[in-house]
Amino acid sequence: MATAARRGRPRAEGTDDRILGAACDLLLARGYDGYSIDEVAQRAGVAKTTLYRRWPTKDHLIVAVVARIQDEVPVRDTGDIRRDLTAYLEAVAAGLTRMSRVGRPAGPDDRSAGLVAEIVAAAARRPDVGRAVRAVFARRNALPLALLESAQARGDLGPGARPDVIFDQLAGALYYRLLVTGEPVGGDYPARLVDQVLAGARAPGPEGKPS
Amino acid sequence: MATAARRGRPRAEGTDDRILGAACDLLLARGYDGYSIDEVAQRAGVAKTTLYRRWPTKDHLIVAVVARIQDEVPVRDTGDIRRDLTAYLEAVAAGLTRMSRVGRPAGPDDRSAGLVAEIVAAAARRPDVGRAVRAVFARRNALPLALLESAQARGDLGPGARPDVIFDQLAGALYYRLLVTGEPVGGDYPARLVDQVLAGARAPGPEGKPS
DNA sequence: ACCCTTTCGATACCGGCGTTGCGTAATTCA
DNA sequence: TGAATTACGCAACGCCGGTATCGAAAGGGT
Repeated sequence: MATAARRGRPRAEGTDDRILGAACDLLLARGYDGYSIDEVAQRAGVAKTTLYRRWPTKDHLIVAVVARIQDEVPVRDTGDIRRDLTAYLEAVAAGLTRMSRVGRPAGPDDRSAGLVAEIVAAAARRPDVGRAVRAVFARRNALPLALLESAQARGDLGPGARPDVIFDQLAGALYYRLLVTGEPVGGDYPARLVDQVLAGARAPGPEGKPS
Repeated sequence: MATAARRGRPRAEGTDDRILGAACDLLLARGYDGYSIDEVAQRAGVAKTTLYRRWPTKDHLIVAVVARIQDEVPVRDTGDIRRDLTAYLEAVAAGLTRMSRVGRPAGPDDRSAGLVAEIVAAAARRPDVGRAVRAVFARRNALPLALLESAQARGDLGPGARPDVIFDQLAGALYYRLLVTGEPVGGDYPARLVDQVLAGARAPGPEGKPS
């Protein structure tokens, strides 16, 4: 088991949870700004050194918080790849826009991506944080990727189509809008995106009906 | 004109350039870590207050630097949309991976996106930085978008295809890999991506030849 | 000439991140 | 029981981002 009775004084039970909970509360309450290590430690009733013994930097702690509050996006495989993908993307978009509003006054010009942008930047700064972030996303993307592979095995996708590239197109378009251009991803954007990814952009030749 | 002889003491000529140059040098030399406002001011031979009078935060200055060193990605419109898009994406991928190595020891596990991730996070933190970043990308994306619209006007794209969504698929997939999953975007990935975006992922029906 | 406005440099300051050192508590091993 | 080991809290520190204050300099308006 993980409780492999080590040598010295054992860590106080529930300390990790209290710290993560305090950090999560503070992030949700005041956003990335106004989220300080000192206050997290104070709220958790813990010395700052204790906190740093578990997560070496603020970035590590944030990634741990995000990995914890990451909501499971439901994936259904009904056999209708278009419908399943659309439903999945809509759920992801809803979750992302919700998380992007975290701790923000939600002004009319606010289209930021909040925590997601932070953990992406943290991943770019430190290699080990990068590994942790990639693990979070790998776990998160496993089900939709399996959905695509199942569709291909069923013959609903072209034999030359690569599920991972398809997923890049879908998720990439969503994240690109959220993180870079700041355009909205709601409304019928997921449906349009799925349609276009599945159907392709090239004009049909003389034979072969469109759509 | 921009030189609208204002009232008080004029700003020393070339100060902006010296600051931006020093910031750029420092970023290129030591990366985002080891890049401090104090040292930029010192290198530029300028007081810190002078620097803050021009760019209110470190993030603003970084965005200004990126906007300045942003290399123009060449876009050719030869009429072959597939070839032009592939060439464009390859150039973008090369530029991004180059910029992502900025100031880093380039270890084997380093797949980060460096400055791009930083400005994305900065854009998420402050609305005005977000506007500046979006302006940078809008300027950067204008030519390839025009390329897509020209192809559609020529009839090379389906009439229902939306150029902006196509661009989301292409650029999004690239940035998603760079920023989130950290997978490489070199090799034949741009070509594969363009092919799949243009052709679509759905299996062809009984009639209609593949590709 | 004289004021007004704006820039510039210098210094001090605050708060947050991350580190260090030290004394102490809890637990295992001999 | 005693030694080694690990966790914990406390206090202090250095570094950096950002702000405030002050005095001096460099221009324009009259």
